[in-house]
Amino acid sequence: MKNKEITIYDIAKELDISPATVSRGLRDHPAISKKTKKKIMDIAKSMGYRSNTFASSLRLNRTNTIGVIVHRLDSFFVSTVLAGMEKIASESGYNLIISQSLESTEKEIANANTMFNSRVDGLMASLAYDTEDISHFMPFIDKGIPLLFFDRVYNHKNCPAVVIDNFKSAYEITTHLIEQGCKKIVHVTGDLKRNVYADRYQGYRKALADNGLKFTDDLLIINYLNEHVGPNVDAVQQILAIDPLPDGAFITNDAFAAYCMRELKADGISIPGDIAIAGFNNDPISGLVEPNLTTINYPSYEMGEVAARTLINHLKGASNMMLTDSIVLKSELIVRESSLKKG
Amino acid sequence: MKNKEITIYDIAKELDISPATVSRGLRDHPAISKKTKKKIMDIAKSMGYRSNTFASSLRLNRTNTIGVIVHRLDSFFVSTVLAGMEKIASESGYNLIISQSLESTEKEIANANTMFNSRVDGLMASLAYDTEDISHFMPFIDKGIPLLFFDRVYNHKNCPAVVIDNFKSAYEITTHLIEQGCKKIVHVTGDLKRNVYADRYQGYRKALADNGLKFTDDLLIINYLNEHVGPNVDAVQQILAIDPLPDGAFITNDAFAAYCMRELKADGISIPGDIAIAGFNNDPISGLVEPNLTTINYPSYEMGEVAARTLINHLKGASNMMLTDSIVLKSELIVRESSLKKG
DNA sequence: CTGTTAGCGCGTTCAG
DNA sequence: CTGAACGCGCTAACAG
Repeated sequence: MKNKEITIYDIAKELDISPATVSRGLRDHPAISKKTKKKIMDIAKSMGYRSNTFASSLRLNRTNTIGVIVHRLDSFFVSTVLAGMEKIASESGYNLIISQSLESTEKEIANANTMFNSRVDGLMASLAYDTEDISHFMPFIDKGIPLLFFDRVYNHKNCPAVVIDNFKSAYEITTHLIEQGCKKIVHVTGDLKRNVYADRYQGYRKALADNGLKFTDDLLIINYLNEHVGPNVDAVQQILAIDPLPDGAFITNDAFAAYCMRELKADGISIPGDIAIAGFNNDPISGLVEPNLTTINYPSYEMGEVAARTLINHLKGASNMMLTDSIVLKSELIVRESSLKKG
Repeated sequence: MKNKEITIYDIAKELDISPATVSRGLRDHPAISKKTKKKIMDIAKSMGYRSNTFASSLRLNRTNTIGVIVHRLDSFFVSTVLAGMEKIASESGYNLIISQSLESTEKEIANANTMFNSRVDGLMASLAYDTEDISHFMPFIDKGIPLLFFDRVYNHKNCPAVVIDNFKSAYEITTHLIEQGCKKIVHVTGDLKRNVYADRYQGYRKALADNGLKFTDDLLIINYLNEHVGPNVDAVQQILAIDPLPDGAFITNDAFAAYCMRELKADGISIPGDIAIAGFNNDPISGLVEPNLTTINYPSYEMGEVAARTLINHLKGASNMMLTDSIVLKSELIVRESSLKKG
């Protein structure tokens, strides 16, 4: 029933050649004649041989596996990034081990340890909501295992980062709201410990300043940006509590912006008439809610591809070629009805 | 820089005991004294020891890794299932290797082969759009590697399946539309080769029949249910071509239903006045579009948990305990405005 | 172009 | 309770 596994020894015996030759033949080593290779391949297939990954890993000290740690799997943004990563990885013969931190630093630590013990060849990570200390990633850096951050990154001299220009995008979208006539714009965003939120906040502030708009503390609302995650205070209530009511809102996540918009509308507030709304990400939901959401197109699939490609190039190249600069992908403003106060 | 890896030999030497004892101590073997165990654990930690997974795998012929093949990562349903799986797997000390078929049978075959060669301990799969032949999964069955299908399943005597009652759910939601006064209901769904779509279609047909409504071929629209996948004919145009126009639509995917609804509305059709719409899955989008979508709550996270738990129980238990029955999770109708023709 | 040899790190006999 | 010895399957020297 459970047939014994075929090994290169079995093939060698069958063909009356040495296991080493079989090994080389299977891996398409140049120093093996076409004929022998063909023979080996054929018999391997007919005997149902499959290479033994761990034996190979043990020997080579390499797993052909890349770890990915994300904050959560069930987010449009994340799953799109993963789709891009998976594509590149599988094209290059790498497996992806994926785990989620569920926005908990504690779980992120556990995940990093698991990845480390699984001896992944490289790791790509996007940080949890409020991770501050990244010492759980140090074993990778210390051992020279390539570590790359994407989206929610941490600046470390040994780690490349793949990002977008969050500052610029936020500046643009806020400026757009101002151009539409908004004088008082509330900003709903995530923990400012994360670069993405910090940078967007700065961009927002700069746009206000450049246009002579005053910022007050009640205009900054920090939230998990997900109705179902973490100890959320209701952002919508916070918005409604602002007096006088803002006439614009920049909410750094489309899904959450859509949620807020629904609640505001339910409260009799007209969008964009009373409050113009802008989101972030270009989640499909932004084109389905009414009014359609003005947002920033975040090239998530491309980010996955670029991150994976960068890491894999590094894995295949010389180990001192590690590119440690940030790679900044292009994001752009998409204007839709939710922010159009004028025609 | 790249410190040499610590092995059990190093620990053994340090403590002047045998590697075998270290091995046992590390694995909490009963035949090792408390004291020695403690000593081993302590020194292992202080030396920065990490167990070598492949050496262990090679020896034990086991990887502690579970493969997952899904149709695509960037779907709310799939990512939620994965979130559930990841939770259970990581709790039980298993890693997840995840790959996507992108609805292509060809890629599904490649993925299955990769999983097989990676020697996953078990595999969970949801089939691609139109996979018919599952011979690429046979190596798993032949070798006795547990294989479990979920959602889009294939009935095979050796494979448990985790599903919902698609027939019943479709029957219920169609009946609901009929109760709202619909006399002509169009059904937009996926390839009928997949159980989920076939069963829903049957449920829909049965509901029509039980209520004396006539079915005609133009009421069945087969689609990839995703604007961006595959060679889609525009489902909305197909709906609009039906003469006279239907007064109800059962679209087996919320995201796609939302898309259709937007297009229909853009065409001046009132929802639910002209056409009542029902979706499927209880995707968050169903509660954000207007009108909110009537749908079926699909316990996706739970499905992930149950699937993973079932597989892992099997992996840990006796190999002949393989449960081969289907596990049917509870799904239920959620009525919202998009289908409410009456008050 | 091919064969010989050795060892990657671990767990598991079988002896004590 | 502990140790000695072997081998899981593969690949990289080194030899021819």
